[in-house]
Amino acid sequence: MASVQKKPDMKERILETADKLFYLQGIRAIGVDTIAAEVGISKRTLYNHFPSKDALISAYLGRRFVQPGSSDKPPAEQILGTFDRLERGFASKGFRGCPFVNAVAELGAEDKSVKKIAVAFKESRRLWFRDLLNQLGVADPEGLATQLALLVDGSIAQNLVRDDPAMARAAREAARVLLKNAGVTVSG
Amino acid sequence: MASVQKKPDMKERILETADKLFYLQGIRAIGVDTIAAEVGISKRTLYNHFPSKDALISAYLGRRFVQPGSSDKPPAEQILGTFDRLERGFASKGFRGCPFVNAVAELGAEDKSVKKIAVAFKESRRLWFRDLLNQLGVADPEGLATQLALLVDGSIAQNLVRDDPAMARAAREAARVLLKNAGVTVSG
DNA sequence: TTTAGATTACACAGACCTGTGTAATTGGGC
DNA sequence: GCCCAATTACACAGGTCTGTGTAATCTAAA
Repeated sequence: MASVQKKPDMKERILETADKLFYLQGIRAIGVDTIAAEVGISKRTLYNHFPSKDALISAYLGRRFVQPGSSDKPPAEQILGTFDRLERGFASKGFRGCPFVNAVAELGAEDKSVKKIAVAFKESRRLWFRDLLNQLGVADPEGLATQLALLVDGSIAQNLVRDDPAMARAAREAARVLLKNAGVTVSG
Repeated sequence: MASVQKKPDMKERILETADKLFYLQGIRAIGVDTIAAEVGISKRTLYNHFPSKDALISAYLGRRFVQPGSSDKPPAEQILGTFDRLERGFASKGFRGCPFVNAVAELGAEDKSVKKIAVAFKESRRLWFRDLLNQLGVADPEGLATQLALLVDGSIAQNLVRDDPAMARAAREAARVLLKNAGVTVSG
């Protein structure tokens, strides 16, 4: 056996590789030939699983769209924990910004479907913040949730160009101040 | 005379068009033929002024790099005014995120020179904030300047995907809270 | 062992891209 | 009127890209 034939779905194997390459090098920068070669399959097989590169891009973004999980930790801790996770992500070698923002940036304004999923992702995170803030009983959960979302995306964008995980700590500190101002006492 | 021959520098005319197309549609999405056609010149003329597309990209980003001007308005007003300008920018039809972040996103990690100018731009804005905060005598001008920069980039990224100028107002409100927390009293 | 479906190699069409070569043409300054 | 530099039209090389067509081969199940 010249090539290793593993069991997991071919579709999933393709998506894993597409994710890695699209995210690290850019959607426009990577051709389907490159993806097929990296998976170790023929281009024909790739096109047997995805009718077009656009379909592959959509599947890539869909796979990146993971709903934030629920936890029984204190809400304030969950909120600040978001920035701790960000910091760890920034420190890891493979971090290269928000895949949704990047996709919108490189695919242009005309691509409605990509923008749609990007908006849905941003909104889902904002709502996750809002629900936690509701549990904390703050005065304006909607507004504060938006502000926290800004800090998340700001630190991601800054880190994309600066490669400096300290951006996450700065965002966390700002979030702590915003929470305190809303009457939420935070330990860490 | 079939085509209109205006006086201003050909180089500048090319750059204006390249700016518009690169920014609105993406650097990778626009070819030099498209730019030359839009300017109304031959591709050969374009290459007589810029040795390569890369040089054109660099010139495009260099032209976007405008140092924030100095003003004699009160520092706190200048800081918050940044977000008012952002809001007006977001509301204008041609807004499509930060050209430097977008360029880093689509040109990939390997492009050192693009990343360099992007970092310089981000840092220049952060230093502009820091100097104003120094005038205000806050305790930690460096840290607070970073946090304000995060809010700026966060609102830009959010607006890129959401097309909602309210993101700038949210960032402004968050900035106001951060300033207040640092002992700066703000009217508006 | 037979069979059906997945996968392969490989060529190719058609489009687009960057960059160059070249000879003709324009237009402003002397 | 003449000259020189800029600009033009246009073809082309060489590369990349997406997507398809086809016939051979492999593999796992019946």
